[in-house]
Amino acid sequence: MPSKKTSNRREQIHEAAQNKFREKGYIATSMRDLAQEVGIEAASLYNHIKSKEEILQNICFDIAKQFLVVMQKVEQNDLPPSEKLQQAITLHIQVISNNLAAAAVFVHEWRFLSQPYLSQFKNQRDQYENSFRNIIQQGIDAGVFKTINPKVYCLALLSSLNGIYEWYHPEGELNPKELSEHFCQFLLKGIIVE
Amino acid sequence: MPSKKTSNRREQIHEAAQNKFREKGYIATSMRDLAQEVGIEAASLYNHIKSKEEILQNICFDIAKQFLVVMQKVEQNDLPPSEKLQQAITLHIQVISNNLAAAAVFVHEWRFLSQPYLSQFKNQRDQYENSFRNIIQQGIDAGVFKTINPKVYCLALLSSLNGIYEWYHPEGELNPKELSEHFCQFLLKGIIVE
DNA sequence: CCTACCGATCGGTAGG
DNA sequence: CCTACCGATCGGTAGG
Repeated sequence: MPSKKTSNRREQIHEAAQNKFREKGYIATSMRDLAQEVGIEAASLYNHIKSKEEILQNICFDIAKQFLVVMQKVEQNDLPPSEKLQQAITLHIQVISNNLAAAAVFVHEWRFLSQPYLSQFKNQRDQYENSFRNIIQQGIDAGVFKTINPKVYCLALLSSLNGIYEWYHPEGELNPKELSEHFCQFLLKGIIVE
Repeated sequence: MPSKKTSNRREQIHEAAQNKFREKGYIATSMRDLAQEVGIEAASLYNHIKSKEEILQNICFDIAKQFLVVMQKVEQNDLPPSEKLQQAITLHIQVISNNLAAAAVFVHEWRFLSQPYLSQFKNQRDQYENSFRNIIQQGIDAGVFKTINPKVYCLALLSSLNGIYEWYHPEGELNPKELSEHFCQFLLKGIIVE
């Protein structure tokens, strides 16, 4: 399989990029950094990728896609709003836990995308955010959530979820499922009408 | 007052830096960017500052200081834990609201500090975080907070508070005080024992 | 996949 | 505060 080795190199480069972009940031990471990590010369990277930004695009849109896919599942299930929200929180944490480095890049480095990718990315992010907000609004309308400000709640919730990559170590004492339960306890129980 | 003009230039440079570092990030902002913003040549910046990093240091440690000062006030007041926490949240939001650009730099760009400033910064951050965690622990011990995981709660709370600079516009419909009340509603009421 | 190399840009200095 | 300039490093290309 002659394409297999090239394919592995591409993956190697992307994995190195995820880690380095997370550590040092996209701009501060040089192609020479990535080359060294992979064990080839910087010029040779260009046999596997088109440009530095292409790597960033792949990382950001891969994670964005994962979030949108799990949200679609949540929306399709015909559950009450509180369980929908719980599921959305749990799956969001799952995506982050499965892709800690990439999630860090997704949260931190997307702003270095050039157009039209930048706008595309923002659209996908807004779409995801809106899905969250709709669940909140449904809960408020149905009288099962307190009459909170859905926009502020949503942004606070997503900030706290997206901050997870900064301190969470899945190999530590809490697995992703347990972490989700903590977050639901803080952020969900408090808004449910008794 | 001959030093006044120099002093103003320094402030101008710092203000330009706060905005540019927030917009483009510390690494991607060049000294030529800052010079253009201030209306002088890049080389002339060095009559007012020692280095690019010195500017970053000033911004990061200024905000860190503000957080530590307000936390000291909270700790000195002899209030029950729930009111202490409410006050800490409110004052944290106040500091961010009063320094939106600098707060963004504080949250995002501190990692580009070199040693020994990096360690110093982390220490101050940990100290502040510990103060928050102590308030939570006091509340749990006193039986007024539910038996949550204080570490996870604290990190979730701080992430959501520090995320505020990303979307909050103080000139919008919510003033900082109202914003604080929303955050207390989501993040404080849910953990108080009824 | 490498060597050799490009133009552009960086933070910062010398000297006035 | 400016002009002139430095060495270092950047993303990327040519050619094999």
